[in-house]
Amino acid sequence: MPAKAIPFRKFSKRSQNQKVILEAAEKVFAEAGFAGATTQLIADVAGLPKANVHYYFKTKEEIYRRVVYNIFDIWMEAASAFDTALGPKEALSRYIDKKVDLARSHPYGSKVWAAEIMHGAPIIQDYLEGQLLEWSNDRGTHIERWIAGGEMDPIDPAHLLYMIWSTTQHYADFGHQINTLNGGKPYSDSQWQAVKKSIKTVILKGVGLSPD
Amino acid sequence: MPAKAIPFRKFSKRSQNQKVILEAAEKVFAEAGFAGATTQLIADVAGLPKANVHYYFKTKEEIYRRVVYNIFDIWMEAASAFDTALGPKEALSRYIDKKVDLARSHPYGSKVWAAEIMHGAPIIQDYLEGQLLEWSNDRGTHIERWIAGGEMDPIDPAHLLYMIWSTTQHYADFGHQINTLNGGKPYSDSQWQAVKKSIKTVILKGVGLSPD
DNA sequence: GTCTATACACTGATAGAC
DNA sequence: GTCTATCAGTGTATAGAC
Repeated sequence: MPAKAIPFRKFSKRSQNQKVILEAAEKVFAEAGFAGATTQLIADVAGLPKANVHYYFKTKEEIYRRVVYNIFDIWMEAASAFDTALGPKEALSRYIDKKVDLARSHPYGSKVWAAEIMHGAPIIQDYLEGQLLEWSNDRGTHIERWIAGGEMDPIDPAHLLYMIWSTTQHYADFGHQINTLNGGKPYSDSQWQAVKKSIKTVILKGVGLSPD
Repeated sequence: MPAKAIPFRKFSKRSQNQKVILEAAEKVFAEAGFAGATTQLIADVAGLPKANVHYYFKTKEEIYRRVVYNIFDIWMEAASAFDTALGPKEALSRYIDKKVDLARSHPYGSKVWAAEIMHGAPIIQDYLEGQLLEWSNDRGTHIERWIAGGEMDPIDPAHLLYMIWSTTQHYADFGHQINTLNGGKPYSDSQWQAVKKSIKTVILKGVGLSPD
């Protein structure tokens, strides 16, 4: 019998502090970039002394790595909303809705992802060549099947996917520009609804699927 | 009569070196971000000693400022390709073509712009609230007129513009991801043509304009 | 586990010889 | 106008008291 009970609570002090640090880091990396993000600022936003950040994570790169992986996981989970069994209209529709929801709920993660890709994917390259490529090929095959079956207009599946990714993520990555052109105010609930509707209307009709 | 002729050649040594530095800086800022871009690296890419970079530009921020302004000018010039006198189909068509051309010819500038916006537009905020807002409102008014005249489907003009900006710029900003999914190879001429065609087909048809 | 103090490396910018 | 040497400031990471 061990002299001391092993802590196995779901919310141990350790995991709780790590979570706080990772959330702070996501925000700081998004707003300042990897090089511009100082561990001091991450610590300040997390409400901890700088040394504690280094106690939970060996290096700044390790924090960054975790943040990027987290976002990739969330996105791949959303990608499963692209359920080909539902047919083109419903599958694309739900996927777009899900992507807009994520742009709204995870704007920092979206920006970190965008910066990671823009800098040549130094951390996430393996995943691009693995999981993402596999997923894209799979969905592409289904789209081509729908096209061959006359269910939708012919289009290169890759460009359709890029169109969905770009239009939805734009509302996160360029949120500052959008807010500025919106009179300096962030989007309201109804405006976010309008985003979904606009994107779905144009893309679905654009590939020959009646939107409603 | 002056004792010394004032150099007025179009390609003075000064302006030539400045141009080399700005081009190097655009690339370095795009790939490493503002904080990650070192003056040493900019100098190396430009093929000059670091001290010379500081001779031509007082600070790193001044170089960055110039790079961002340059890109903004290029984009606003492209924005004039959105010629409302041509009617909706031709105006949107030419604007999309122009934006894709720029994504291909200025991938670094596009990335610097994206990062600038993602970080809250610390340098370019005034231009967003000025020229860009004015241009967007002007084009938005024309789009609404076309909609009222039954020339195209109803859509919030802002979302249509964001759709064009996002889909086209995506091929620059996320070029690395796109190349990875393209077997690691950059797009060929014909693939870039296909990009234009795909975007125009979906968006034009999506707003009720027959593409060809 | 927490936090202060500090070591060590790097970067922006400049001085000053040529 | 060019370039070497250098300084001042900042940032990551750690040592060590509590």
